[in-house]
Amino acid sequence: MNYVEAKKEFIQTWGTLGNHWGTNRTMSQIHALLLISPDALTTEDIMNELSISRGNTNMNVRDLMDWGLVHKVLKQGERKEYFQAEKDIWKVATQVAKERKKRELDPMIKALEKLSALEGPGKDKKIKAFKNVLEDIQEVAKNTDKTLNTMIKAEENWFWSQLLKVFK
Amino acid sequence: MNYVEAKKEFIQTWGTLGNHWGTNRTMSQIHALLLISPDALTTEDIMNELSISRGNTNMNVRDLMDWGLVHKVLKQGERKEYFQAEKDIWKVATQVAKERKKRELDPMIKALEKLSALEGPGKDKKIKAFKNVLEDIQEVAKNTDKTLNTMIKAEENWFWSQLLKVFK
DNA sequence: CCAAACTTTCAATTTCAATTGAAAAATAAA
DNA sequence: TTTATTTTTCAATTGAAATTGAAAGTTTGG
Repeated sequence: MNYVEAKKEFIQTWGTLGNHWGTNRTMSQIHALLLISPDALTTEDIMNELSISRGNTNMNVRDLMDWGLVHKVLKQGERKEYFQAEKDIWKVATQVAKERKKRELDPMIKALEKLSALEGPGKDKKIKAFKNVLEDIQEVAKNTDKTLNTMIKAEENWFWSQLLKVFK
Repeated sequence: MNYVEAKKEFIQTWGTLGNHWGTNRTMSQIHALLLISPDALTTEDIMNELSISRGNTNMNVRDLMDWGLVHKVLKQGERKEYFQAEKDIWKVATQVAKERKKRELDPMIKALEKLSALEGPGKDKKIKAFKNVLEDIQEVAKNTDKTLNTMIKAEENWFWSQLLKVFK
């Protein structure tokens, strides 16, 4: 397998996986493309490489920036915007964990709180079962939340400590 | 909010969340319904409660069984199949982690192995960048794999030790 | 073996999200 | 200010996945 084939396959694979992470296929394909590009790319480059429309490219690049996975790069004397992926994969993983927590876990915890607040003492079998499930889920959710927070904080500390080393 | 409303909302919420877990909306709604039902339900019960077709119910219940989240229950002298959700939420969480690992992480690791095996020594900037990314991702993926395995095993041990207690 | 009870399959349809592309808006140079 | 370049928006379209429902398949009691 040569570079061109491997690249194609990598983009394909990463795109499929993206579905599972909460990012859509195209978004992950753009991410993959930028990850393996040594240099920053323009919207046009991305359109051509992936054969997708300008609108699609624009929206998904913006989403990638919202996720903190891609950054805008401005070049001296050029008007076009260039895009560059965050290359530190640990940072990518942390970033994804952070965003997913924000988008999935946090809303779930809120929804559960709302639901469990609004039920009086249950005599009925059904109500008892319902309240039990709510409590149990809340327990798991809060534990997960704590664990993720710890991981994210650890990773952030590590990042800053690495950064400090550069200036020491 | 009364029981009926809370139930509706819980099913709704769980369904929305399901999208993020790799299970589809209906599948998670059925799961939610079974989670809060003190007793096992039939296909008909599920159809009526959620206003969905027989075919849809059947397929999604089967998927839930594939995920290990729901079990078939046979009742004395009854011909119908009843369905019951796994109620231990920690077990549910473990099960989901296990399945997602199988469906997402494992294929990714395989794909990466295939890709990184098939590249000779790279002189080109592009090829170097590509190989770097592959290596880094593999590192993260393998770490994640190890962590998940540890968690799953820990949970399984805990489960069996709990079970043993019952018979002691 | 037959018929009733129940489950599974699958082609056709519906639904919803992703995508397009052209027009509008923004930005910067002349 | 005008013009040229680039980005953003969004109504219309496309495409993929979910859903239906009726027909086919399976199982069990008589």
